[in-house]
Amino acid sequence: MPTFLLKTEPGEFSFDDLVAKKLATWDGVANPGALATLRTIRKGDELLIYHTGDEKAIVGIAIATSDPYEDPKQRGLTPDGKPKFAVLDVKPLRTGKTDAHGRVPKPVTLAAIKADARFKDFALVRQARLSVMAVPVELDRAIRALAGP
DNA sequence: GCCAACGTTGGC
DNA sequence: GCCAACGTTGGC
Repeated sequence: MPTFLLKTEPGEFSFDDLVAKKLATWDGVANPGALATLRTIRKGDELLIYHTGDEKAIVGIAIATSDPYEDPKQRGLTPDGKPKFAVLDVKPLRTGKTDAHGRVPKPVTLAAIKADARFKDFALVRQARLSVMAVPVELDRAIRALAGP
């Protein structure tokens, strides 16, 4: 089961907001590359949630509770007439690496990831502006090891 | 606050 | 279809 990384600006929607809501629709993805990756996510895939801005760290784990579907709030079309925007339902996921609400004990910072040679080709490092990306399995393992406990 | 790295838009 | 100008994102 593939893992993905989703970025969010915590001032707009934070992992704590997701914990409070228990279930949320992950919307607002507009970048075509990010949308293309989002459309490959399937129900049951695990999602590493990253806070941009001041935090710059992976702070929690979530799970897709739906396949991607057309954004009901933004029904734009691509030039070839297909829905442009897709969204996804997500909820926090408790794992052996998280607390009861899906938060990781030790947020994995961008600085730590950049300092680790294993991540040198990771999209988080290579493409700062990409907001949805696949996480190769070995990097997923490395991130979860860094996240503790 | 700045700016690099994109992405988008519109005139041609 | 190209590309210059402009806008946006996110790290620094």
